[in-house]
Formats: sequence, C-alpha cells, structure tokens
Amino acid sequence: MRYPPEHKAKVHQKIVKDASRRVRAEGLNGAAVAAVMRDTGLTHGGFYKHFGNKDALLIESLHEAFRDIGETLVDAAKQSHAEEPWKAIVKVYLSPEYCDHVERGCPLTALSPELARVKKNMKGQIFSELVNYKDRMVPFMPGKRTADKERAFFVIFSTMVGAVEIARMLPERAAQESVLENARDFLLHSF
Amino acid sequence: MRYPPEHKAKVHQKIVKDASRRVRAEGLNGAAVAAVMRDTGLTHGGFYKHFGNKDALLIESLHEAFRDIGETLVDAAKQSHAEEPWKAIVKVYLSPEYCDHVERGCPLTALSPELARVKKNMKGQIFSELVNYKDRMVPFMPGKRTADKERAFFVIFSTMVGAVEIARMLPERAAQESVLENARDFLLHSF
DNA sequence: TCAATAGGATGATGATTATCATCCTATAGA
DNA sequence: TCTATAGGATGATAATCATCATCCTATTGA
Repeated sequence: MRYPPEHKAKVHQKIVKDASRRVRAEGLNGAAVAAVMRDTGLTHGGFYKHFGNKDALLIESLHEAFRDIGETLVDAAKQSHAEEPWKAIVKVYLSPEYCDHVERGCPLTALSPELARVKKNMKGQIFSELVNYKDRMVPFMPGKRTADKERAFFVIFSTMVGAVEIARMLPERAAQESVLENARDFLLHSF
Repeated sequence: MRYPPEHKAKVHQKIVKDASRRVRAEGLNGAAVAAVMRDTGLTHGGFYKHFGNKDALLIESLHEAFRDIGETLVDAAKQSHAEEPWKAIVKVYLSPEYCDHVERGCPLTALSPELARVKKNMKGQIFSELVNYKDRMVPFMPGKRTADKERAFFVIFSTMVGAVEIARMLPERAAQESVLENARDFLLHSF
C-alpha cells in the first residue's frame, strides 16, 4: 500500500469536516465537489475514492455538523455549575460569536429550509440526525417529565433558530445583537 | 404595437407571481429562468424582454412574496374582532395549512438562511423588504409603545419562523402539528 | 532495493444554467 | 387590407457541476 495505514480514514474525515463547514457557510449547493476537495488540499478527481456520490458526502457532513454543535452545547450545559444547564445552552446558541460563525454553528439555523426540501431518499437520514440532536439536548431542557422537556426543546430551539436566522439577515451588528439579546431575555424568563 | 396596451405589464406580473411561488417552494436556485418562464406558459427566450437579469427577477419575486403573506396576515389581524390582532396573526402563521403550502407562505420561513447569504449587491434590497414587512406587522403586535411592539415582533416572528421550519423537516403530520401547536400555545400565553 | 498498488491528479463527458443574438408573427393603426 | 414592430420563440454560447475513465507516483513490505 502506498500510504500509511490510517491515511485514508484521516483524509476522509478531513474532507467531511471541511464539507460540514462549507455546507453550513454556503448552503447545500455551496458544497460543490471541487470546492470541498480544494479546501482539503486535493483535486476533484479523488473524490469518488472516498464517497459513493455527492449525497453521501452531504449526509456525512450534516452528521458532522450536528455532532460538532451538539458537542459545543453539551459542553456548555455541563459546565454550567450554578445555573440551569438549558440557560447555558441558550446563551451560547444566541451569542454574537455563534451568529457570526455560520460555518461552526447549528445546521438548523444554517439550513432548515433547504433540509426540508431535500430529495425523498435523504429525508429519512436527515430526520434521524434531527432526532439525535434533540435527544442529546432534551436532558438539559427545563421541565419535570421528559414530555415537558421535549416540548421545551421544540419551543426553545424554534425561537433560537428563528432569532439567529433573522439576526443574520440584518446588516448592522447592533441590530443583530439586539435581536439575539431580545430572544435570550425572553427565553430566560419564560421557563 | 403587436399586443394590447397593458399586455406586457400583465405578463410581467404573472412571471413575478409564478417566480415568487417557485422561489419559496424550491429555494433561490429553484427559480431557474427556464422553469419560471415555463410556469408562465412562455419559453426562456423572452425573459430578457422583461428583466435586466435574474437578480432583478429575484428581487421582484421576493417583494411579491412579502407582499403576499403580509396581506394575508394583515387581513387576519383586521378580522380578529374579539381577540387581540397579534393572536390572529400567530394562528394563521402557525396553521398546518400555511406549513403545508411553502409556496404561499412567508419568505422568512422558506428562505432566511439563503437570504442571509445573498451577494452584497442584493443585501440592501432584501433588508428593506424585511423592514417593510416588520413595519406592516408591528402595529398589530402586543405592547404599549412602539419599541415594545418591535421587540414583540422579533420574538414572536423568531419563534414562528423556527417552529414552521422545524415542522417542515418532520415526516409525520402529527409531529408537525404538535410542534406548531406547541409554539402557538407558548406564544399565546406569553404576552 | 524494487515491484505492486491504492490514493490522488488530469482530463473528458453530459447536465443544467444564465445570457444573448436572431428570427418569427400577430395585431394596432393607417 | 397592409405594414411596422414589440413580444415571444429558437438556438447558441460559456460557465458550472457531478461523475468517471485513465494515468501517475510515492510508499509499503518483501
């Protein structure tokens, strides 16, 4: 074999990470094969040594995106010693930093409408990513029973997703921050 | 002249309406020139007799989309005799009917992340559509002063936008309705 | 040291698009 | 009835893509 044992797996993961950033930053069509490979430092030709087709990359990069932000939010929740963990999640999600960095943020804010339109054959996998994400968040949500926590998840994330999306359409930083702060205060006082 | 006086204006408007539906249903790239013209019953060739370029059509079709849903929501607010007008808006926005019909719905739920990514030269016009939309809604929002109503607008629309987007990602009708109902009850009891 | 080979590069193909140049034709106005 | 012309149709071009076939080469394992 030409390359060290785990070489291929590493390159594969790098492609996926680069694609997960690009797909969040530029949308489902923004992650063109040639562009992603260029990000990774390769040319477009080798792509099909790593993925059956472009949809496979999309699925993997969405998985990586949900994993990425999921980890960030779980960490925030776990490090919230004094306050309730869901409040830490809200503060991170609605922070100007995460609003600025689409490419490291939540795929829901970056892609929801596009995800709702994907071809039928991908819907199932996207849905299961969403369910996974929800299941990782629910334990930290406010409420007594799991059903309450689930309801809280949907309401809290709806508000956060919408707020970040609207903020991202605004040209002025001050207005962005005001929308985020607004949503944050509203949520923090609602549960 | 070949056609009756107002012929061109009528065709122009029909193209814009068709494009505004298609752009909401299929995204910014879904509204391909040939596809939109076919919707209108024409071929792609005549397009440039009506629009300077595709961006011009995009701007006009977004304007039409905001106008369309804006009118629907204003009508709902005005016909809400007994209850507060903002509640009527929430009920229409979060109804399963509007969740089903992306092509007649709010461009924010259909396109926010894509709108946040448009080329700089279109940002200004999109922003002013958003401001217009907000200004039409604010009078119906809860709150004493205009500043309160504005804050309410951003929070209420954030929640509604996120809820409809998340609902649209779900494969089962029951789950969709549950997310919508959830958000609706939350908002109706929060002001 | 050397050959076998898998990862990667080059280049081609066929779709899909935006954009135009050019041609066609039905009707307004004489 | 006839003709000028604007709206619309046809067809071409260049760009961007996904996908592959083919070629190249560095490294592993002997």
